[in-house]
Amino acid sequence: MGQDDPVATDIIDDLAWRGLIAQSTDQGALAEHFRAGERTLYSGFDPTAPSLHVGHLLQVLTLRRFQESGHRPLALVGGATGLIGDPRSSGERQLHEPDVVAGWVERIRGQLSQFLDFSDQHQAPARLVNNLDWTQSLTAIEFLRDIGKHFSVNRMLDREAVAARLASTGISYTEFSYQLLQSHDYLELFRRHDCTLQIGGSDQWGNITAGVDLIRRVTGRHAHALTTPLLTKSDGEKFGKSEGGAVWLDPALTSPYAFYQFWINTEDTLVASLLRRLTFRQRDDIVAIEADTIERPHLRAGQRALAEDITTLVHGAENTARVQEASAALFGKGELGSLDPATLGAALHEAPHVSVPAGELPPVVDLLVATELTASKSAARRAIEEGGAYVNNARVTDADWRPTANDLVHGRWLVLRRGKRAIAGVELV
RNA sequence: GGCAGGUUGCCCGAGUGGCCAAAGGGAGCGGACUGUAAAUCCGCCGGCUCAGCCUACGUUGGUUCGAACCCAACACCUGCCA
Repeated sequence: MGQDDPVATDIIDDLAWRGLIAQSTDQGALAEHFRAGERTLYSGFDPTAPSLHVGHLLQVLTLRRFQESGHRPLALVGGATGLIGDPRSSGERQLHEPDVVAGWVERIRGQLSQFLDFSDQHQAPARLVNNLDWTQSLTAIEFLRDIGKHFSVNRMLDREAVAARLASTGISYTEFSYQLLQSHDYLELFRRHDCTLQIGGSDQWGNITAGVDLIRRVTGRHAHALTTPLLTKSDGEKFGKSEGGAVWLDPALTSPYAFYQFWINTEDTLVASLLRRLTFRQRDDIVAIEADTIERPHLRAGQRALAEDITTLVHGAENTARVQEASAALFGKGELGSLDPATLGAALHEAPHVSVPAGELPPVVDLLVATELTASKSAARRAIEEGGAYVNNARVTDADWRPTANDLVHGRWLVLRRGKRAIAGVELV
């Protein structure tokens, strides 16, 4: 769909089918607006870390869906808002130094650009914008008179995160002001680029509609808002955390192998909704996979499709093929020794691995710590006592055990495993 | 500015002089089951040179043979009053 006859696809319909609409301003009017012609929309990404994570991915991919159906996406990097911080209910944020934030802005710009089409060849090329461009020259007096005057503190206090903070740790004026900055962004993009829709996670609803209100007060014109449901796990917990913390898009922070494994381990009940929300598969394809997952869950076709598609989007086809092969080798049923040395070596190089010098091998406990399979020696001992540590698929029973040259696979490898799915390699060099 | 209450491990939360590395719950981890899933049951859940030692209950100092627990000052939070 899409490419040949850009505006023919009903994007709002598609988003609804995919479960990507949590809230929106008048959905009928919104659908009509996007059916009537090429539109410009935006989503903002604040540089609060050196990389985007999987939660951000949903927004970028939604922008992409709009672009594929013929609309123009703006990806905003919050060079200004990132210096302030959107209030979160847990407590006041630690401010980051401006040069640190500036560095993150650059990295995030690079990440955003891989998901959208910026070429002039595209009939609706994407653009990257930075709110620092229109914020840094703004004086305090201008800001208070031109923007602040349109906001009612009474209404701002209703916002969930703000109310939570008032009821708990309090909130600084700095963070309280965040909503004004984001609203101002929408107004600026409305003026500069005729941007008439802002999208974001459902926690952004208040900020987005505040922008809609500001645009109406200042220009008398109507803009739209649309939020996507936040990704959550079946127990309502935050989605996108793995053992090590957040799942980042930057391969230096989360390796393609770990990234692929994260999706492969998706629980059954979530596969269908994630396939809809995060992949670009066609409806009948997704419906077929959903049916297959119910009939033959042990094959985990949904998880495989999900992991393959998303890893390809983020890390490219070549990396995906590599980590798929590695996963197949490491999680295969066969003997490790029967894998040929090249395959085993390649697989372990995708997984976390460490090198040890030839000679006497360190105790298992040290190897478990060195590969970060366990966080400390105590944890390593514990894992062994619990029967949860394996070397070359054989359970380790003695916490003081130390592998010898005889234990090496192909004379140079040890395959360490903690539990069912955490695998790491040790290479003798 | 005054008065009162609070600050405990990743989170919530009990503990008010020794039996406290600290109840209970959640999260997380492992085992069994299975499918690199969920649910369930069982176990673990600060660190180390691991029958012992070290670090830890907002910060600093003090009382005591001994303090998360008592005292003082400071910081921050909450509530009431002004």
